[in-house]
Amino acid sequence: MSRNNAGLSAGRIITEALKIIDGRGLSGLTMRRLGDALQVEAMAIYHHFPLGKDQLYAAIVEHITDTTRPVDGDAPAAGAAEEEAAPRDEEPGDDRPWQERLRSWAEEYRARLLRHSGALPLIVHRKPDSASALRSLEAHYAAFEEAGLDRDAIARAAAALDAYVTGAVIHQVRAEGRPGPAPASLDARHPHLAELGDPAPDYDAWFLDGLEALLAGLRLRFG
Amino acid sequence: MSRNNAGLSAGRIITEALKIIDGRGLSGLTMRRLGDALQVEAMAIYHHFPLGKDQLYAAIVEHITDTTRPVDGDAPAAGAAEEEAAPRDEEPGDDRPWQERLRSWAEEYRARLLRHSGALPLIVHRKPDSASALRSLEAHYAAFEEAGLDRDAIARAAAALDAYVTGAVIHQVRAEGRPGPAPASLDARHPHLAELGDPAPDYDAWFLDGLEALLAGLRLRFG
DNA sequence: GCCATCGCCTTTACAAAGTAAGTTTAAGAT
DNA sequence: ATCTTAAACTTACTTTGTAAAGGCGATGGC
Repeated sequence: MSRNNAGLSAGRIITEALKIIDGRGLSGLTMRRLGDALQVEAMAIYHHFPLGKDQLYAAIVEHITDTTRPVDGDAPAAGAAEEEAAPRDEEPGDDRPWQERLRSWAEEYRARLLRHSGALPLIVHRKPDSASALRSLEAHYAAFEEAGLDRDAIARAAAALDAYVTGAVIHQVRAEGRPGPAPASLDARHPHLAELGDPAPDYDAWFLDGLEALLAGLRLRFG
Repeated sequence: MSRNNAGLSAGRIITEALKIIDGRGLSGLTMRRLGDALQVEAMAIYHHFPLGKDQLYAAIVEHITDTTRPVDGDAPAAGAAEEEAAPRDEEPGDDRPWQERLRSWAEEYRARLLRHSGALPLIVHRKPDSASALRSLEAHYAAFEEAGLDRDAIARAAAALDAYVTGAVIHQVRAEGRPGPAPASLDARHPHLAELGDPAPDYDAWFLDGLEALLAGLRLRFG
């Protein structure tokens, strides 16, 4: 096993790639570095992702956004069969009320994006047409139908929900990002900003608050 | 003028860079190509952006997100003094009702992001701490204060609004993005999706609907 | 008028990145 | 034993960002 057959697999590659992205940023993910982390020559990766780095990117996005799979800090407790884990979260026949289902999805999806915020730029231009993405969307449609929305409203509501969650993550990531080259000062021209100050915003609470407001607004407007 | 002094400027560079991004995608923007478009050697750009490509990226983001400046399809009608244009949009003392001001901002901001959607990945990790960004935020705070929200609610509401607008753009861009490697089919496991079909969603209308719902929800929850 | 200086652009050069092409090795199948 | 094939290695080429230094024209002081 010293030379070839180093036990590489798509899963291991994706996991290691995410570690690199989390630690050194998206631009820190290079094929050679990824190879080093996997104790393998860079070109070996192309055997598992023949279409190149873009295919790897796509797989990373799918890995992050697939709320069906368990989160990745979850090395199964050694020896367990890995492929058929316990029935995932709210999947089989989730009979909780629709609001709770949507809230639950929103929180998990947000957590996943935040956990790997370095990979967010990859998500922007990728079509969510994987099986898991469609399954999520279907679940949202079902929830909003149960809420009493009609055909047209369902699609709008689901779009608004997805927009809010993704946007909230980006809002937070931007706010926590590194300062620009010329950060403007809070002079007298920004009375409200200066007044409120910045007592370390509680983004978790903000997110939930905004989510409730959105759901309430959607029901009120479309219900 | 053949050799040096080719009439380069930060503004021209940014404009041309955006054209390239719009036409060939973010990865299509290379220093050499940008130089070619500007009829200049690539290294000349570094005279105006000494910190390199990242500084150019920051300038592009600022250019796109600064709702103070006019949009860029706006070559002034030849000969006009360019630096002090007509007082911009809702700036001086906008006395319209707060909802209208926020709606107006949301529509313009969204239009700007959509116009240069290729640059969206650049926005994700940049802190909105420029003068124009703070001015926008200040305006939103003032609007929500006028709406009767208290201190804490104002910040939450402004964050939710920004999240929704950014997220809605990304939602649309993702949906219109190129298909993934293995687009899942809409089989019987997605009854709602199959039923509704895809009659070319009217994202403009969806956006406004969701925006109204969010504003209503915010007022209802925080007012 | 002359020369120094400075702003703006070019030239040259290099290291790092993605990846195409071909080769090697180990393990099964016939 | 020989053939096949999957998996990883080796080599090499192209493109990219950018460091370093040089050239050229305008400008201001004498």
